[in-house]
Amino acid sequence: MLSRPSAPRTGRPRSTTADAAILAATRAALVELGWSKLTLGDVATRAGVAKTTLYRRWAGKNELVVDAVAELFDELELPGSGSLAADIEGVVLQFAAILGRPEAKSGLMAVIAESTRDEALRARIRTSIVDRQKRLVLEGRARAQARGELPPETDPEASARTADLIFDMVAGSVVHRTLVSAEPADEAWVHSFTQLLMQGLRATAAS
Amino acid sequence: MLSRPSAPRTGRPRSTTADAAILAATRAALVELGWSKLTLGDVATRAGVAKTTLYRRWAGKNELVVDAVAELFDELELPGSGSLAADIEGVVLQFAAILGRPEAKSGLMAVIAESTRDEALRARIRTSIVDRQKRLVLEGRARAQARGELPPETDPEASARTADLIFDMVAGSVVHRTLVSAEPADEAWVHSFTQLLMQGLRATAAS
Amino acid sequence: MLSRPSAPRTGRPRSTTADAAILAATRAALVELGWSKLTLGDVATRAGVAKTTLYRRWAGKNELVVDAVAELFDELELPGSGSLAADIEGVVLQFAAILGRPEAKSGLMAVIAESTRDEALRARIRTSIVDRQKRLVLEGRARAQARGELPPETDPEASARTADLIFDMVAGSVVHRTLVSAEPADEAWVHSFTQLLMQGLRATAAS
Amino acid sequence: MLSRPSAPRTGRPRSTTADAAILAATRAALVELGWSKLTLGDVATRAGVAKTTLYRRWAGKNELVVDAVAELFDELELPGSGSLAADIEGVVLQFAAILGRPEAKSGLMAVIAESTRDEALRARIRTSIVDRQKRLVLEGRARAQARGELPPETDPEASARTADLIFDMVAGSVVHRTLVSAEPADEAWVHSFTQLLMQGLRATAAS
DNA sequence: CGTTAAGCGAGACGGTACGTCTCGTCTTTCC
DNA sequence: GGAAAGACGAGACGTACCGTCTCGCTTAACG
Repeated sequence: MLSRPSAPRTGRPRSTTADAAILAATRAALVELGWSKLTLGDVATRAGVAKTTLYRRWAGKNELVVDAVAELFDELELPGSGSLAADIEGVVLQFAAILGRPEAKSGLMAVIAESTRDEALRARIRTSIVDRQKRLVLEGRARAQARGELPPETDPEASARTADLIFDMVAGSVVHRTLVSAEPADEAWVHSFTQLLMQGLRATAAS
Repeated sequence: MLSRPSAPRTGRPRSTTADAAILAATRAALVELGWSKLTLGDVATRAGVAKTTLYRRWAGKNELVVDAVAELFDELELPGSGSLAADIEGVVLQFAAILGRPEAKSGLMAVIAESTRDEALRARIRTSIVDRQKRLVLEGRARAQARGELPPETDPEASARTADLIFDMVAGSVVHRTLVSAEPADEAWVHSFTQLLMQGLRATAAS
Repeated sequence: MLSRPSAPRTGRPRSTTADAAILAATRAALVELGWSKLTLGDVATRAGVAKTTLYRRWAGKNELVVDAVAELFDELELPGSGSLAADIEGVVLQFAAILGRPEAKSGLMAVIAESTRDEALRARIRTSIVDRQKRLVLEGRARAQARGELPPETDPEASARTADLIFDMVAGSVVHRTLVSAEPADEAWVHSFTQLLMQGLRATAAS
Repeated sequence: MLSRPSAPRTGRPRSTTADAAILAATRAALVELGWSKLTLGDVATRAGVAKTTLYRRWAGKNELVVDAVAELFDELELPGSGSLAADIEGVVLQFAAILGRPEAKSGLMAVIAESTRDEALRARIRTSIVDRQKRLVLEGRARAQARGELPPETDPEASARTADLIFDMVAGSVVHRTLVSAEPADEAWVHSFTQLLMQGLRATAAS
């Protein structure tokens, strides 16, 4: 009846502070060294922890970095500004700010690259990062519909498809602007982007 | 008009066939092993070449992979279909097809991740991949303007900004759909995406 | 009376069998390949040990070979034959027999050559090989003096000088005969050599 | 009219100065780097010569070093001092002086070590160095016999054996003193050594 | 309140790849 | 055809991390 069937009853319990220390050390190492020069031995040393402790909790570098990076995106939130355009602009700016931090840059793209050859890793990324933030799209649209800015959904499947499309466009465009074009996703750019997206949404919704 | 002004006159010249063999071997290794398990020693062996030959021509794994991946994108071309929407759909489908190949997936994201900590690498990516393909946006727009689908440009700076924005949106969205969401950028998705983008472009151009 | 005062208390202890296996593998490699073609990677493989284990215990090829060769000379012993001449002949024959073995030949001269440019290596050779065998000279002389074959020492400094001289002459002559002249240090040669040396010792002692 | 019967008639003749430059460069490299860190590429550079030129004239590092070192010993000569003891002391001092030079130390022992596994190299050493200097023993003995210090030879075979023995003792002892014991073969040591050797020779000759 | 069992630090272990160095050969052009 | 120049295939170098494996200690829950 227990939710965790393999709960260990005996033995010394795992240190409760170690996890946070390790994730923080991982982010610090990402900032200093970047993903490819980050080593688990170094992370362990920074966290004041033995390498074995680290391997007991994460399968490897990729899983560790996913968890370390995922925490960064949890601070995203809808501004609740009263208009869809402003909501989008607000979230995109927050997203761009996070992507500007070196621990996010370095780590996120690397684990995405790794995930192209590791199905379990891709699933972990979706669970920990992507799906968790997709709430912003859903909530933003719901508010816009409540305000009458967008028509209500009729087909739930089409609704999900559109949400996914918007999420891919928003996240993808900002990432590309920031990491590939390597130009700042500043207010001017975010405004242009939002304008184009909004016009498209409105026109599409109208048809 | 010499491409290499400082051509050495003496000594044995570099093998002219080795470069192509090495880049092909790199792509083969990317397919089989992915970026993180690709080793330069293995690439050299596959190419039938000594490791020193490889290091004589590329500074490291990143530079090599950039060159190997860049060649993949050179096959992109505008369909010349007669309408902007069809042109966009055509190019996006081609782009998605290339991104679906494992050598592109694995290599491209990895070098972008690496480039977040290596300015020279980022420049190489821009030169070899990004700027080279930006031609598609420029040419597509020019054709659309010639056909009267889009108004002619007045401000050259705004024109460049818009081209960059569109490029970031197209490339970023397809990459995100393919690699992060890990869902196929098939005809249905490409059509929805193109519709949204086109509506936005038309509405923006109208205002 | 602990030999290593700073014994580490923590961590996995070093394998106790590895040292002997490595030294034996080193001697086997010396026999097969000689010093200049001996590689540490090959020694590690022969010993069933990782290269890192080898480097953790020895600074390099030279130190390793010194230790491997030093063990060979530990089997030397005074015959206790009852006369100085017979003792000398006995030891010289044993020494020549060891020097005839390829692992000794190849290794000993090479590390001596290397030691001309490495003070620490020279010290290691003296400690591990030279000084350790000088006991034979001292003990042989002491026995001869006890038997009345040689007069007792009066000046301790002159005594040490003479012991060094004899050691250089014995070791040097046998090495030169064996390795440079490359002729066997057989019984006939050893007998002639011993005669000449004995005559010189007696005459010098008499004066 | 050419002195060399197989003189090449066509093409560019070999540079006559290159050989001397290469041997000098070899000695300079021995002084700076020692045998084990000396590389043929470096020697070629120092001599202002291409690596191919070097390989055209010597089979490898060992042969080159033998030739470079052999020249050093050609300056040895009998002092012609009028007594056997003084002749021996004189030659031994000269020999010790040469062995004290780093290019001799480093090179000589190394090629001897190499020669333990290379019959052709050993022959080259004997021809170029050992046998060439054995003249000193023969000439010194002949002069001593002419002066009546030593009895004339009767058995030519025994005569050769004794000359070899003395050569091994002289060369071996000085080498061991200098390189293994690493103490200076100064006048005091040479005097003691010569005394011991002379006494032995006289006593042996008398019996 | 002592047993027990997992967690912990430390660090050695067998591996693998790194990027560099030197080898001895080969292939150019110049003389 | 010799020489300088330098690229070539080969392979060892010594280092850095990998992920695993002892070790000798905590440190808590259970009995």
